[in-house]
Amino acid sequence: MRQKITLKHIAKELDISISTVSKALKGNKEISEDTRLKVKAFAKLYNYKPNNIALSLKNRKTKTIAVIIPEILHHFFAKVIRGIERVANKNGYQVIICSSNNSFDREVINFEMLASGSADGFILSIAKETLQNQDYHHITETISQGMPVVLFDRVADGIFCDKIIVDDTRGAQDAVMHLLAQGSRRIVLLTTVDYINVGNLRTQGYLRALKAYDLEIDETLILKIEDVDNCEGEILSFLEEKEFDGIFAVNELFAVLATKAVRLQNKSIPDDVAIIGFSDGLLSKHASPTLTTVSQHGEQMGEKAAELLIHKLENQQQGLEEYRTIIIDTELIHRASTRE
Amino acid sequence: MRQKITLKHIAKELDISISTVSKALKGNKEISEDTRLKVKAFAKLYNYKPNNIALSLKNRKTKTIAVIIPEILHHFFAKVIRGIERVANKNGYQVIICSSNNSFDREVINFEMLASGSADGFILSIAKETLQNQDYHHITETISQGMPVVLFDRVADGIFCDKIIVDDTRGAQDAVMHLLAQGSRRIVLLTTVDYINVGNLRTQGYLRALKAYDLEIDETLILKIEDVDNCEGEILSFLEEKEFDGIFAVNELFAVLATKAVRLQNKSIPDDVAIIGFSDGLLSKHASPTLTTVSQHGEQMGEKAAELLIHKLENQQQGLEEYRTIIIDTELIHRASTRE
DNA sequence: TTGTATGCGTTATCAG
DNA sequence: CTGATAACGCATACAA
Repeated sequence: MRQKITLKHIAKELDISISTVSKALKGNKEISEDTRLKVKAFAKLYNYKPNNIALSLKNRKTKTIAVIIPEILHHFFAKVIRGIERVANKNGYQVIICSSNNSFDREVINFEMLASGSADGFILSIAKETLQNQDYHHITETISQGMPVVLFDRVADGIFCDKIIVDDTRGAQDAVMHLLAQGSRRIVLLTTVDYINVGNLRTQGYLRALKAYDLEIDETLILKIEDVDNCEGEILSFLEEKEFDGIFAVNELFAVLATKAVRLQNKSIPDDVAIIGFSDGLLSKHASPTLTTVSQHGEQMGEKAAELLIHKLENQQQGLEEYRTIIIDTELIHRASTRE
Repeated sequence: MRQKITLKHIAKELDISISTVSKALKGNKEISEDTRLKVKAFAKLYNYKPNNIALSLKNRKTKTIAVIIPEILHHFFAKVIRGIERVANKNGYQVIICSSNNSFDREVINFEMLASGSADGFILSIAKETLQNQDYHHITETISQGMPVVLFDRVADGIFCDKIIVDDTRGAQDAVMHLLAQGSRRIVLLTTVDYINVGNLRTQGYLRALKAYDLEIDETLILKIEDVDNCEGEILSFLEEKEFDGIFAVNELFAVLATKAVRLQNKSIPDDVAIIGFSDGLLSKHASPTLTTVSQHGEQMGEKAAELLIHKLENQQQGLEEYRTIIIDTELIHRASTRE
């Protein structure tokens, strides 16, 4: 088990100075061809790799982007990460991912850990608990220390930085409009509790669509779900007692569970009940019937986020603080759970 | 935008030496109560956080574990990561995740990047392309430099290190045995090409189960799929021309697609055809019908992997190189796609 | 052409 | 009780 080799080792072995080794390795022409080749050969032989930590300390930059997401186990976030990675790698940046598991504490810990030297900037989607607490000190402080942050999807108004968001309201509205256009009139809304802003925004979209059709809001058709991980029974019994001919769900899981419930009632999809979910993931694609859904273009979001961040990173000298909010359009993916 | 604050700043501002500040902050009793409080107050006021990069350089350890997985967009890997995170965080380690996207080059880049100072050890599942190339130099070299590596799930024999594997063969065998026990005799195998070792091992399990029942292997019932991302049509047409009463698929996706194909043929599941997949993810759980499947206990794998790695990390002095391979049992989760 | 000195931020050791 | 110095690994301005 030979130790990790450093410039110092090479220098000692070759009996030259550390700086000569350093220069030789970088192909600096100051150094004689002879020495240069000798050093390079030796370095290759012993598989020398510069120590990133030392480099980061020296350069005061790490060439890494930290991504913090609420949960890895999520198709949408995975897609965003792909987009981020693509752009980051193309620009010579490394991407490291941490998950907050929707916990405020973990988010703070991860954030502060990475903020204190390990990364040059952040791409972040805020944890559920943080959104509830409305405590963003870790983020705002980091920003005020000059570290660029890009927020995506789960953002907060109180934080001043670049943001990439989905037009959730519009996406939801389009979806519900589609349900209405294809004939549904009593449309169930399966949504989350209000403090989840994406759930909230999608709920707004639902309301707007009904308004556009001059329909009255029937509150009894709206179910606000608290415990996402354990809601199958809740959805089932909710749907049992209602009269409806359409369902709009603010995420995939709700949509799939609703589909099951409807089938248990021996109603046909899409003829008796049309269903649209939000988020174009595996579930929607492979459910039976396949689900019409609102796609969020996750990769594109990731790409944009990375572009924005890298731009900030590489143009940091001028202190003009200007923040952009980019809205990514959604797209309705038509599948078998709706007519037309 | 106030700059990131360092010991030096504090020292200058308070007109004391850097080392005094450092000691005061660490609560060293050498320092007078007076100075200590003053320094701490100042540090808190300016939100001082020690620079991790500098600490890492000094301590020659980062307290971070690097996890490299072939793809994030994968329920099983996400579960493993959860397990890793739980154990790591409990032991004061940070987890950073990188994906190789199943590309050899990206795996090498990520690996070398993280190996050169950014992490203390690795937990890794080998990329598909790397498995094909059978080029593990990046891994073996790192190991030989004294950095602990734990391989999980997609491992390779040529690498000497700790390994956590699923008993894929056994899991597959149990699954197929169950199909046989509940009456299936002509069982289709949907598997991957051979160089994917998990696919291969699961195929072995299939063969063993048939052998245990003294059945002849019908090669025409075996489909080896190359392009996982684009196999719906392939599965569909393959199943069209066959006679079968059971399907074993080496992953969730194949299982779900098979389910669709079977339903298109108007055969009933599980009465005409029973189906079992591998990997207990969202798809199996929410498919219609819900799929019986082989669960791999991903979180447990992650936990074990992290435990092993941290153990190595914290007992590195003794150079006794002893490597363990831990086999995690699978479990058959019974759902609606099989009888009984 | 090569080497020396300095600094990145921190801590440990030792001297005052 | 406080501070100077060295060291972690590297790069670079400056000297020789």
